[in-house]
Amino acid sequence: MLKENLQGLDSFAANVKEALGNAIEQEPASLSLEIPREESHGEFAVACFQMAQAEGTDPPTVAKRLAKEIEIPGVTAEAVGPFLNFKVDSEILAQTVLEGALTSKYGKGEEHAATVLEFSSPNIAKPMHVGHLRSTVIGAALARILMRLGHRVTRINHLGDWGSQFGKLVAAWNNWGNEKSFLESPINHLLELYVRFHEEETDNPDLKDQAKEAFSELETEEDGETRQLWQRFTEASLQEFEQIYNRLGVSFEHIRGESWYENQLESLVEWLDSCGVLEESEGAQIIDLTEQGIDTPCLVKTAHGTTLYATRDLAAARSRWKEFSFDHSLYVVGSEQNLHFRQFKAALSRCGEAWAEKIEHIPFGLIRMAGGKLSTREGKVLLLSEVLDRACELAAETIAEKNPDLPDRESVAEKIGLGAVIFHDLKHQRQKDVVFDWKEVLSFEGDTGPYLQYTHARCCSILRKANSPSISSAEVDSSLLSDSKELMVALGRYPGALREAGRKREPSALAQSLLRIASAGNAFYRDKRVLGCGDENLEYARLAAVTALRNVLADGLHLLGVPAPEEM
RNA sequence: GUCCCCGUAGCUCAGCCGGAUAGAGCAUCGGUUUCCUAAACCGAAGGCCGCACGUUCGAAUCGUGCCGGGGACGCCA
Repeated sequence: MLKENLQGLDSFAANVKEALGNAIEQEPASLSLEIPREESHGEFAVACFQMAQAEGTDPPTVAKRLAKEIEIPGVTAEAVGPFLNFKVDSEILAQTVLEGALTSKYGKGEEHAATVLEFSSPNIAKPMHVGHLRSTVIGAALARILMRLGHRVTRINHLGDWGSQFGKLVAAWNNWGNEKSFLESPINHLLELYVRFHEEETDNPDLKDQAKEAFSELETEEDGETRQLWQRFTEASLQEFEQIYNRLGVSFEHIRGESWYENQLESLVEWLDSCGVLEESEGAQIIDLTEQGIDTPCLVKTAHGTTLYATRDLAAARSRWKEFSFDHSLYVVGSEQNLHFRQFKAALSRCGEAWAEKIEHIPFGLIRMAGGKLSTREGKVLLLSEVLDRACELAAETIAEKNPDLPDRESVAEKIGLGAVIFHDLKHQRQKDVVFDWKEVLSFEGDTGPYLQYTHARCCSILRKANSPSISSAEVDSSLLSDSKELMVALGRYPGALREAGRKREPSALAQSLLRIASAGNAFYRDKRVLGCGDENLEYARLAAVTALRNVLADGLHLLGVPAPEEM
């Protein structure tokens, strides 16, 4: 990355590395600085044990020598025992942070890359439940983060609108479907049918055959009755999904279900065959992957001749490669599909497709209920809309209690409720399983979305009352902010957190950074009176700090998909 | 049985490209409102970082094994 693009503390880190690299004759890029735990130890540090070993002296000697030798503008090097600590000058730091955070460019990157991002991907004919929240919210945040870092992102919603489940649904409809119930509440009725199918199929083997027959029809007949049914189901589901996406502020460049690749399936299978990787096993068409270290083969066609999940994902991957020539193709899909992604990447590799390496599965942990597993088949679902509704209702109650005169109460309640749910999901590392706990999801205190929203609203309130025109960092006397280093350090680490979130595909890195910023912000305006502090220049400088704080919180919340009301 | 993920304070988690006395939030106890929103702030208490061995000057962090939890393992997606 070009040095000019570094912002906040990153720019100081680059200078430190360069000076240190010169002093010890090493490539600056190969050096890594650590962030000291203790605030008094400065903003960056290096341990001198290895250098001492190389030189045959002891670490404190090396640290002392380097502390004397190294000169960095705006940074003091200090030896503390075997450590070399670097302290950034408060005034210069404040100036740098304000220059960045008062512009809209703060945290922008230059990682020009074409990135395809598949996420959300709910199944047609089933309501969205809490499990879909993770893929949706993680994917949407990741898309915005990567865009900020310079990626050209293509968001794809890979709807589960194909497969044998639709055979089951059609069979169920033909047996028990009710037009009136469908019109009243399409997805609920379809879910009832789906559940009933699974209840009855064990005692009624004929049902299974009907389902297989129906899916087969769907895949072969162009405009049969079965296809018309499928189309109705799809449209009805999509309408319901749109409501949730609107609420969550999620959008896609393409909503393409698995069916979108339907007419590419045949040529895909032919292509696989021409690559010489297809073989028959127990009547099915498979790709053997034992040489790739995977015991289970990739199933491409069933013994009945119908396609499978992997077939459609292979077709989709190839189609996307042709269409987007991506540098990265990311899939935000639950970790239970780890094997599937290993298989289908390995299958592409076997065909000699080097771009298979650009495919990256971004797994996340399951949501489980405290009382047991969620299961669509058994009808045990926790609807996403229900979770959102309850959060928003509670937010409305909280407003009624804490700020009853707030204008536009309903809309603010919606923002807070959604913010609580979304942030709760994004603050945890995505790989970890989550036990769904109402008490936690509906909490508005502590490390929560509403806490960040509240801090943001407080800033807005101060700025509103200041009634001052836009602040220019060039006119700020930053020496007056020397006493606000904690806040400036927290804000200064924001660009780095953003890059880490992108690199690790981990929105929680950004979420955690925002929590530290909010905490520093609350301490700031607790100790430092802004309006009417008695000094015009001081007030201006503090208003600049509050503006920077408000901007960064607003920006970070926006990237995560958490609304940021100006009052609450 | 094989493979993958997780195991840090009573609870939920951060820290994990190894480094200086292991950090938050919730819950508990105590304090702060004539002062820019108390959805906040301050303080107290709370930890063989699952266990063992290994690598290293140094391990919560890396490796191996074990234990515990979750998941996956050909015609579902």
